[in-house]
Amino acid sequence: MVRTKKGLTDRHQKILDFIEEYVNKHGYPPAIRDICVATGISSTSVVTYYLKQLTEMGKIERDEKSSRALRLANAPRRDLFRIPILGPIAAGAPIPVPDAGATYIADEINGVDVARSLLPKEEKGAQLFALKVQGESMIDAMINDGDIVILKSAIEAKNGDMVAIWLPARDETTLKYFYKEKERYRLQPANPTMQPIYVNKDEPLEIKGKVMMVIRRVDTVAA
Amino acid sequence: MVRTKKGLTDRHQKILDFIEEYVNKHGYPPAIRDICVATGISSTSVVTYYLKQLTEMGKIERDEKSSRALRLANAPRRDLFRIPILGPIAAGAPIPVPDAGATYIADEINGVDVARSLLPKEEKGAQLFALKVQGESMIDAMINDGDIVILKSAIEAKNGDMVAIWLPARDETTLKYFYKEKERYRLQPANPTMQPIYVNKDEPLEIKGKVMMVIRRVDTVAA
DNA sequence: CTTGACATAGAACGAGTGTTCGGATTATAA
DNA sequence: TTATAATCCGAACACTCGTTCTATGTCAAG
Repeated sequence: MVRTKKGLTDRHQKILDFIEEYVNKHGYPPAIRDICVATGISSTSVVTYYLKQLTEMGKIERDEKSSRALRLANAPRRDLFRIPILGPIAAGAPIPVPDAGATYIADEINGVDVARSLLPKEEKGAQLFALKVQGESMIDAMINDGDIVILKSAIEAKNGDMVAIWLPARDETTLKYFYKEKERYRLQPANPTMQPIYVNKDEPLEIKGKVMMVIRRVDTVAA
Repeated sequence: MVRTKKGLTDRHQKILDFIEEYVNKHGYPPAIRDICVATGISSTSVVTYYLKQLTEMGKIERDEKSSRALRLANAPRRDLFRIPILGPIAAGAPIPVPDAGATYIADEINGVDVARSLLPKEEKGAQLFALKVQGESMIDAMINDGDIVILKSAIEAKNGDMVAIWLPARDETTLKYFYKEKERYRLQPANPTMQPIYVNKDEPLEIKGKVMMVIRRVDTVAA
């Protein structure tokens, strides 16, 4: 091997972007020659060449021998994020966090669909994960048993961010508004009638993610 | 005119259904011959014939001379419900409810997108509306200022349903779990640490809708 | 410089696909 | 029944489109 294989080059990304844009605009995928024009590639064979690579990378799926028969993989719906639910979150247990290497299978059972329009425009969805609240220990955060919390991976926070925090010294997980004060951190409950807790700066404090959204499905089934 | 023009015949509907199904399954639209097979039409010309009609009816859109270049018109994002936000909801004000006759313009500003997968399978979306909570008077329902409550129009409720209730005698709006008891209604807060309120059966009580979901967007902007 | 993987180009081919046209069939109003 | 519009069929045709093959260019390691 004289030259090592690269990952996603500009060309790859440009093609992927164009496919997404084209589908959004037309409602159906582009033909290979459309991709030629859009990317400035002058030969259909080159596009074929890249499409084959993208297929092998798992970025797109193709049904051969048929025109326009390609689709973006893991893009079930362009208007939705399907966010993996990594596990339960409870006051007494550490927070499950995404593993850098792993990919998560987020089907309808262990994932949650969130409309893109509900999240910030720039949000790409890659660092989002969800946790299902277990028990009633998050009531001070106005979060109930069974609620789903959407988080974005983070290890630090700005003042005013609502974050998921693991306090190793106390064996405690908590969701609070985060404020850095002179000698301590102030962790403010969302419920304005409740009092903040204070953590001295020498006490370990692990921020696991920023809370982006809370979704509560009210089961009318449960009597 | 010997034979009057019908609207949508079985054939038309069958073709539309198949296109939708095919797009869902494959991620791109079917070729004319695919439609032939699916509908039992033995000639491509007949499909062309119907596609032309469907185009004229505005049911589909086509870009001619190109394969698979068709899409369902007004395809309202089959995976999303866009639910109109009718107004604010507060403890001291009546609940805005949908007007039977009116249609609501639910754009991204005064509407909220909710993934179909988050609602019951049978849900059609027609009777859904949303309200934005104003103030902190719903804290007993674990609902905060700014939360969005998704409701389904209803004027009665089963035990255990969470409902939006207007109590005319008290000039009070509230969100509670609803239980009918012997001589009274018990309205139970979602927060298990809080006490229920009781309403005698002779006191007027208007159920406006069942709560289906609560969505909280955590603004990290607000410091 | 040579080598070999990676990248690009162009052209030719054949299968996929939409269109068109003549003609047959069916249903319904008169 | 008859006339007419609606519907349907099959085949032919032309264009679209994906594939394949050959040739050339680029770049970095040996």
